[in-house]
Amino acid sequence: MLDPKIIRDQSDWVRQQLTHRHYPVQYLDAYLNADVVWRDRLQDVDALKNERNRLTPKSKPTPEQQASLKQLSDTIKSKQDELSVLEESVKKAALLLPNIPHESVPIGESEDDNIEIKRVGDPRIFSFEPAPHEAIAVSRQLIDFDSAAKIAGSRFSVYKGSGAKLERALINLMLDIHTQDHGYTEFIPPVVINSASLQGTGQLPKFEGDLFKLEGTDYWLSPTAEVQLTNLARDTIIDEDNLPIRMTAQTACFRKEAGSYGKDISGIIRQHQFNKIELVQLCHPDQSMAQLHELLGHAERVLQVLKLPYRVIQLCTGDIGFSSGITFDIEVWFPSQNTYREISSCSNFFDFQARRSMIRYRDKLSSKVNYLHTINGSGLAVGRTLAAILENYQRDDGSVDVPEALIPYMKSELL
RNA sequence: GGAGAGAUGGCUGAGUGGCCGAAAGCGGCGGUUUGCUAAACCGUUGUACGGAUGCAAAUCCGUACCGGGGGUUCGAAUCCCCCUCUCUCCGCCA
Repeated sequence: MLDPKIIRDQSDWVRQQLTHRHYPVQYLDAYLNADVVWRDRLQDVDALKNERNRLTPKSKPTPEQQASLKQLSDTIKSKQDELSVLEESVKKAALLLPNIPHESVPIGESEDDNIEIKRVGDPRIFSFEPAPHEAIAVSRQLIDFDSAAKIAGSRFSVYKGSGAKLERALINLMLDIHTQDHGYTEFIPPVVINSASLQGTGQLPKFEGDLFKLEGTDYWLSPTAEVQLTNLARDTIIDEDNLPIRMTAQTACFRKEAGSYGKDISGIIRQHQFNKIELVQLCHPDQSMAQLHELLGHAERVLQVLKLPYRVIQLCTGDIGFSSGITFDIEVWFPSQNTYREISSCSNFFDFQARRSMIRYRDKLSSKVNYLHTINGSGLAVGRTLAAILENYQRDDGSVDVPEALIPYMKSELL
């Protein structure tokens, strides 16, 4: 949710910023028009209510007073009904407005205009043709795609034996890094969540089609623990002294991946269910940009520990997500595809989610409340990390070296 | 699944039709006292939305808000209905 005052007072600027992210501007105009009408009527109704409050006596009124007040009340009631409809439409329109990109975000049309910030680690030179991760996973009996298709469907996977253990080892390694070295508190939240939570972080109402819904209920399967962790703070006021609040969770994430037909159909890059370690921070507004870069470093650290080559890119205005004000993606090297693939996305939402979710902090000096900033990132997507390990650590005999950092968790050196 | 109790401000907790935006306490903020800290004492302290003034910090005006929604009434935290959630007991169960 954007600050209504900014939309009104600087509508031309807002219009331009939203154009940069290909936002259909007629939605903004719809909002502005609804807002004007609503405020106009609001003043009328408030004036009538004021009259009623002034005229209503403190004790039992005369019959004549009662009669005229009754008439006034009835008038208010019907005008209030009209006003409520208008207010509802303003709120609905406001929920469809995306975040305004931060001024430092490069203007661009699509992912082709994203900017590479840096590359870390040199891709290994192979003396043989590197196999794709799914071939390795199948031949080493780490993942059983056929069984997954049988018990669920396509875009699911069954991890087995060392494959399941590797997934678990990665989860433990990542959570240990973030809780022990980076100061995050670990959570295990529900993966079944309600629509208020999804509206709070911005998945609803606009992206209903990307989500699994439990039939006949208000329950959904969470697409990311960002939703659960951020909503832990919904409708709360946090003392400034307690900021930043750092939360992490490993959860299964569920996405319909509608509209991605033909994309990444083999392997575990794009699944309906996948594990992800999420990092969420609640920040003081003055600190959020610095914290975002720190959080990005927390995610990078996992790849450094695993000695996987990666790069960091900054998303352009045409590619950042609906709720995000600025996003950096981390992409890990996939030798079989000769390319980097997304493994983490780190964003600053500024006060966008905090406004939707009513997450505020109390300023120490003024003791006023104000919206805080939310930032989050993956740290990391577990399945994609596992896939990257299979590819980057494969040997010419088809086996896979266990990365040094995982040996204590795996208690073996070879897959 | 059955029976009962409850939901009030940052927190605890009074309040059964008008004197209630709401007692009291805690916490917060300001002050007095003090070498400093603590204690004590005094004062102050809700949020959202709209409007006005101001460069702004802010100030003033209005409206609403006692879990959510609807109803009764001239007037609702208070009475009625529906929903959600929490707690207790019973049943069932990983």
